[in-house]
Amino acid sequence: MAITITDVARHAGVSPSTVSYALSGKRSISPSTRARIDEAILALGFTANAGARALATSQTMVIGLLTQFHQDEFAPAMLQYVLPVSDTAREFGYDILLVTETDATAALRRVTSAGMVDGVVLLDVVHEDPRLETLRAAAQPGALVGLPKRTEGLDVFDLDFGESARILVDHLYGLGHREIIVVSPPKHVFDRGGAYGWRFRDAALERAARYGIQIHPYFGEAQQPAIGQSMNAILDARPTATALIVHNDATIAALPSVLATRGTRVPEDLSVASLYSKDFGRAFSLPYTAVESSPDQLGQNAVRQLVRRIASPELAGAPVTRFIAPELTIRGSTA
Amino acid sequence: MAITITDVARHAGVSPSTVSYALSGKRSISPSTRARIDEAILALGFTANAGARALATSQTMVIGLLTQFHQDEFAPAMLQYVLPVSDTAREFGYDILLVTETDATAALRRVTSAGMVDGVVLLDVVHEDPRLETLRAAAQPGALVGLPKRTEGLDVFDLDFGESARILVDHLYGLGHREIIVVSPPKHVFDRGGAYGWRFRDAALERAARYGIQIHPYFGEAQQPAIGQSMNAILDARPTATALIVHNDATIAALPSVLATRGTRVPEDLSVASLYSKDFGRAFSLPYTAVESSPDQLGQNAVRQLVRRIASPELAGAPVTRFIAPELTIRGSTA
DNA sequence: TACATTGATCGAACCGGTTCGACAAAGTCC
DNA sequence: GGACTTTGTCGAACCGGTTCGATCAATGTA
Repeated sequence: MAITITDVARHAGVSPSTVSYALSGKRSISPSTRARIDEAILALGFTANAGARALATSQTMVIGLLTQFHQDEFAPAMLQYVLPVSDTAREFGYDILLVTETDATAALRRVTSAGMVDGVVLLDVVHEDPRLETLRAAAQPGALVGLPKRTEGLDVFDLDFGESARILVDHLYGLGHREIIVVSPPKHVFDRGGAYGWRFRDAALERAARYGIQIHPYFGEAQQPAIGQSMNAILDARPTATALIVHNDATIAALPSVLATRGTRVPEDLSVASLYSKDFGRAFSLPYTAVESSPDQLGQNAVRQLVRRIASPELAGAPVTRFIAPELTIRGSTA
Repeated sequence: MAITITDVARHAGVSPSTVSYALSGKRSISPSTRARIDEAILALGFTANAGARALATSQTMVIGLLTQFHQDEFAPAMLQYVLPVSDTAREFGYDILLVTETDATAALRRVTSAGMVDGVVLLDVVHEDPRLETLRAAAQPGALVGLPKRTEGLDVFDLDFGESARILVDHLYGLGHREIIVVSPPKHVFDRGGAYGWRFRDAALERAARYGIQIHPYFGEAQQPAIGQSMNAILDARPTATALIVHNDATIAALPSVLATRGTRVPEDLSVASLYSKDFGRAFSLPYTAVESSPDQLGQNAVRQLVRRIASPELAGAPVTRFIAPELTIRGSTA
């Protein structure tokens, strides 16, 4: 039914292998033959069958993207990671197989062992991620977004959360703040092993201790109305705190209305600094000074390295763990 | 390198075809042989190669999901459509190839003509969608989410936006409102051919005319701070309006803080009704009475029908255009 | 002029499954 | 007990590409 390379060969009066070589350029083809083949391809509307090509070359030109959508998580934040991965992959000629199954380990095994993908990108990697064992056993390489406990043999990309926290504390300390509230991701994120939570918090605490200033750490909530209640309780309990650092997507998104309702003015009554991406800030119109979380850079770097490793498993060198350098964007919410 | 069906056959002392039949169950296999094959599969850790199977059966067990991420659009709203499609597809044994390319028509042609997918789901279909021509020419079936001008030969799923608007107008009319502001999607959505925009607005206007009440239609904005400015201007210009209908994701998400800043109380000063999904409302903590936009149902129905059509192109019957019945959820923002 | 080299093309094997037809052994029927 | 069906298995062809080795003509070299 569909046009095959044999149809093209017949139409051009050559053998299928010649068409294949014309397509791949792996052997020289005379100009006249090439012209006839090109004409035939155009006339018949030929596109090489992906399955057949995958079988012959053991290359699918597909990258698996493994995401975990915890129902309790703030969904809008996820897309910022998915799109850059997809776009970067396409730049290199790869398509994206989106895997959202709850049983991520089984899904990973399925797509790798069936040879559906040439490599995988794991999003939202946690401290002791059960997927990593499966990934290490797979024939295909993988790239992680998120720092796990054991990185042996894996390419890892993440934001430098410790440095992010230090930058924010330094910034506020420099402005004269001596009592700061830090709102972390929800407790269940810590429990699940979302290491970015404690990497950020612990770095903030350590830095504050060095300066001899006070930090009050709290877990944030994941959803309204709990966010508003919790924030109100925290702010009421710490009336002398002059600054607030929020490391929590859902909370920062809700903060404008929470503070407006309280009548708290920023930065007059309270300095606010946070950690989120440009796009996230734009979508939620966030006016806060914040460290850029660079999901696009993370996705892009992960795919780049993955593609390199797919192309030449040996030449790509030793596995890397690379941290994105955090950058502070001043938006006037601190004083 | 990977385990093949021949390895399994050798290990079990049978021929490859017997293993294949044991796997598919298409011919009867003696219990003892079946046991040896099962044991061999387990021992060797065999998984059938997807490319080879696709080649032999011309079935990839992959569904293409074509999304359009307009940079000016409210990204967080997109995921609510992607996830249900992915989850439903997996229920039927299909994986999802996520296609986000800007040139959607070319991408659609690419994945269909290379036989990478067994069918496609098109999200965010507009009035005169250039992808439809390509889809009609493709060998694989497709299902649309969003109503285009011409539905011939296509399975189409959408919310009944006209009915949604009527329900909201009826609701407010019943509560005694006689002057209502309607905020539509941004103008560029109309220009692009997002028919849901005018289907909703025109139905609202028509209904209001029937009741002899006043409706002031406005285009909404897509981003802050334009949203806030525009909403303030609109509310200032219509001080006698007692109710507001918002058909615009970005605007409704920003509305709580806009109204809080103005000091407008809901529903005392202004009744507010809208159109959004449960999940969206939860993510943004929206307290408004609204028609449920049911992205999960749309995605699920689209995949269901697509799978049916893939399984038996003839038996699936004539193409359908099905509208989800809108349902009003009272949340107390109207009085 | 004889011989090695290069360029262009073809045939055949192969990738790893599925499926059709054949066939022997076992079971059913009269 | 012979004819007929059913059951279980195998071999071979096929799906649609890629790639290796061989062939042959044209060109370069001694």
